[in-house]
Amino acid sequence: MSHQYPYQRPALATDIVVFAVDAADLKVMLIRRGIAPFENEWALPGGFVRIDESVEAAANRALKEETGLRDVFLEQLFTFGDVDRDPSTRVVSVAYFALVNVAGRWCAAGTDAKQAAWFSISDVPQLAFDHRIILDKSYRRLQDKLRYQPIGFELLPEKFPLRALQHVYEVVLDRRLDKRNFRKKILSYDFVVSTDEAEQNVAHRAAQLFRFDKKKYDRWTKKGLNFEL
Amino acid sequence: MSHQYPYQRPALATDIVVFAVDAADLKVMLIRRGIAPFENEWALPGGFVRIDESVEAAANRALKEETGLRDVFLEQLFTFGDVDRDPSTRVVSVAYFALVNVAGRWCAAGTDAKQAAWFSISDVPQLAFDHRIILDKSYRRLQDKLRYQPIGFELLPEKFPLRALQHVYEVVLDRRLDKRNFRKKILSYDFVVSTDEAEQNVAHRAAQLFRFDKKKYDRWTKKGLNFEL
DNA sequence: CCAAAAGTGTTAAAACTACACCCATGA
DNA sequence: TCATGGGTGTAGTTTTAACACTTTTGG
Repeated sequence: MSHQYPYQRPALATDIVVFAVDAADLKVMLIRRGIAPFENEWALPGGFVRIDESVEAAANRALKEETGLRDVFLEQLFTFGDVDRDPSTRVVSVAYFALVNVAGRWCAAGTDAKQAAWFSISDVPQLAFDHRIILDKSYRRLQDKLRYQPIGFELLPEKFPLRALQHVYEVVLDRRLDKRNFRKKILSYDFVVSTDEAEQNVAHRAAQLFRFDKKKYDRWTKKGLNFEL
Repeated sequence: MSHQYPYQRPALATDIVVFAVDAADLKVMLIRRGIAPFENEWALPGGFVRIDESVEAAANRALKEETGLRDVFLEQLFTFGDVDRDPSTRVVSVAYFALVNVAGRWCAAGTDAKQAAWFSISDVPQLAFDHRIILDKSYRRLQDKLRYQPIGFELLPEKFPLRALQHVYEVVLDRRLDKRNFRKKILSYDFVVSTDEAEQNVAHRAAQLFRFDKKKYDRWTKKGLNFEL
């Protein structure tokens, strides 16, 4: 890496795959592009990286500007660096995926996005650029990661019944899980702690609410232990 | 992502962490920098991304120019995008890790590298930029990945005795493994196939040579099965 | 009292761990 | 014949997978 840089530089952007789970299934947020190229087509939220901000900061900023979301779980996915990704100019894009709990949040349209909306993962329209590839890779990563890292909690409110957590696993992994085995496994981890609260306003027996204790989890991983399933 | 791009662009580079295993332990390749900043200090091989090449192509080119290595296993690790990584200018770097089988290969110095050399992972000198952080992350990733993807083979010649594979696992994971359990596990995967060849010129009973069958592995993963340990 | 989901144990099969000896080969 | 690593099996333990009923609550 020289401090001289005689070559023309690629543009650098971010794209963010925002996931959420609702009562039905796994959702992704898309925006309808307000400008060319691909004007009026659906795309992932994202934007260019400025010279004075980190790439991650750029992703957070784009997310806020285009969807109104902030302070969400954001993790780097992959950098897409092919030459012809963008028909108008050379753009390298650092993709992130975000996990939000959809209950209580919503999204607003912003600067160069006319519209933002949630789509079922199984019902995504045609996307601009190589965003379909980014989405697919992101989804696979989410599935893999869910199985060995405690990230399912990021798709839920702070306090949740175990059923909701199981629902997250079921819709992300796209298969049914056994209730008893699931509870046994999750409760064997002492970083999933029960609160003394219960669900409210349900038309059946109210479930106990649980919470993910990040501090306990961190201590636990330091012992070399691994979260799984 | 707009086709207009009124902002100043960060420079885009790649850095590559090249791993190899020899009889003793896990090695990383470093180059001594020929130019400022950090002239004469040790650093990861790498270089800038040109406007007309993909990021991955840039990594391969840098690798060849600086170390003489080509056609090696190369996988994207992470993109380092902090503002102050490089004291002289804003540089975002896409890091890769490479796995090579050191037997039979060597490396040459190149354009802006005065010198390239292997270092034991436990004996790495001070590094330029944030390369120590890149190296650490890369090493952790290698350890994780080795446990659930068949990449150990990339550190060996095409045909190898099982002992050599076990050695790869032991030096990368930094712990001893039981020989019988290891063989049992590995041979339970039908994509590790025995050739009818044996070691030559050894001062003891010659071991049978095995080979990783990528096609069989691909078929096998399509059934949803997972390689582990 | 009905509907809906909460909560709870056991058993069989599979996977994992720990462990030690004889064999083949070349020097 | 000796030194070196190749190659092999078993038993105890742990983990996983499959499976169904009773309890609580609100409507």
